[in-house]
Amino acid sequence: MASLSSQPQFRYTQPPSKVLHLRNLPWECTEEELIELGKPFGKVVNTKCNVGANRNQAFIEFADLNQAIAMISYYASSSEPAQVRGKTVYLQYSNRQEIVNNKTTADIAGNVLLVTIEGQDARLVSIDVLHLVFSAFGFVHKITTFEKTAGFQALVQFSDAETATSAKNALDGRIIPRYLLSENISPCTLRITYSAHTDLSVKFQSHRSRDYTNPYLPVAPSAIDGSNQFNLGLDGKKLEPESNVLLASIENMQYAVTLDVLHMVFSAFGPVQKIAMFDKNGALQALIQYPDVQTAIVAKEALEGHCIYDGGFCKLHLSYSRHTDLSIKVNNDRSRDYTIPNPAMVNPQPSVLGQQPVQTMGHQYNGTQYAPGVQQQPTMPPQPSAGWGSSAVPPMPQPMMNNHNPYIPPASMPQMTPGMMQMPGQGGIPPFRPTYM
DNA sequence: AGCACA
Repeated sequence: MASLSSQPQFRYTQPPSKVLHLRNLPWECTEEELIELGKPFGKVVNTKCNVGANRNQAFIEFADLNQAIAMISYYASSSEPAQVRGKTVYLQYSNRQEIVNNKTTADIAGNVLLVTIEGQDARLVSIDVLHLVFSAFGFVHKITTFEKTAGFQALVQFSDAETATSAKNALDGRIIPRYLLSENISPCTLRITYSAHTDLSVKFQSHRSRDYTNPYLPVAPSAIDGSNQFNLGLDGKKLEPESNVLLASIENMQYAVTLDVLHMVFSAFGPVQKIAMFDKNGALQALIQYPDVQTAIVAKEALEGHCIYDGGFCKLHLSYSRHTDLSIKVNNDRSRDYTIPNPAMVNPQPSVLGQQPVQTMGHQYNGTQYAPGVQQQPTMPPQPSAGWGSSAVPPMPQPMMNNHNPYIPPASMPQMTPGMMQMPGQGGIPPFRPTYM
């Protein structure tokens, strides 16, 4: 007869085992949470979580069989189900007698992440896009990309395991934000584990590898001649040589764009050293100087085509300037050197020097997006919104895990990092209104 | 909501 016992995976009773199988766990359940759950019943000697296709299953191994029996028995008769983060979890004896090989290299936290980019067009994802995505969590030292049987992969090197972990926790299983990819590219999912590497060897800057700690590393010949892929963007457009100075031109300038506004907007990505504004053919342009090329790249990629004000006003167009160091003769309403101490200056910047882009998002312009018609002060332009606003942090009474990551992984899906999901208006309060006009 | 070395 086709009894239940012919389908062992659906049996209601498993023979007892020191190992318990848990299911219906929250997506990012931690080993600590599993230990907490099992602790009242005995000594948890091993755990394995995030297993199974949906990463919502786990195992707990007790030191003693009786402890496992105690836990199963307790919840079998309890009116309160076992819970993790308020979510009911279902448990039963595992059909294995022990958890095997719990810790592989992929589980041991390190400063280098192994990133697999999944998707039809995975290999069209440029190293610059990856750099942008991972820079939200801290300074990215190096990136290498390569093709393996697993698909298109990258190694991303951070300063330390903590930073790498925050990036991994936030990005694993998520897609690369759509607005970072050109429209014809299908969604790309990131799968992230730890790599055993601690320091990547990058010999050349190329379309396959970058060392951001050494921008003067020679550019690979293969990247210069012939294919010229080094200078090709995702959409195949040719890019100007990168520079630490950005040239911004402002289109549809319904509102006065002041030096302070520009400073605020561009400071979201790192310390702004100097700004010079001028008119060119009746349109406003500005040169914005960062201490390094990397910060300028991040700012350019994030801000290009976006509007300072809601409603498509003051749309930014950015290119790399030929300048590397602006000569500011005088500090006035059109030009300023922020590297010169000035007690009268508002909005001082923490001197993180591009180390932690997210850390510089501390501007509290995260409140209302002022529509052009509803200005509070008739004479004032609407409040511009700082690039990657701190408003992205979900309003959950949750302690910061560490001091340098404003990102708190949301209990439930959609957002990625501060700003990242914010910018294209995918919920929350977008710091920058993407209008793509 | 259903058993893991990739």
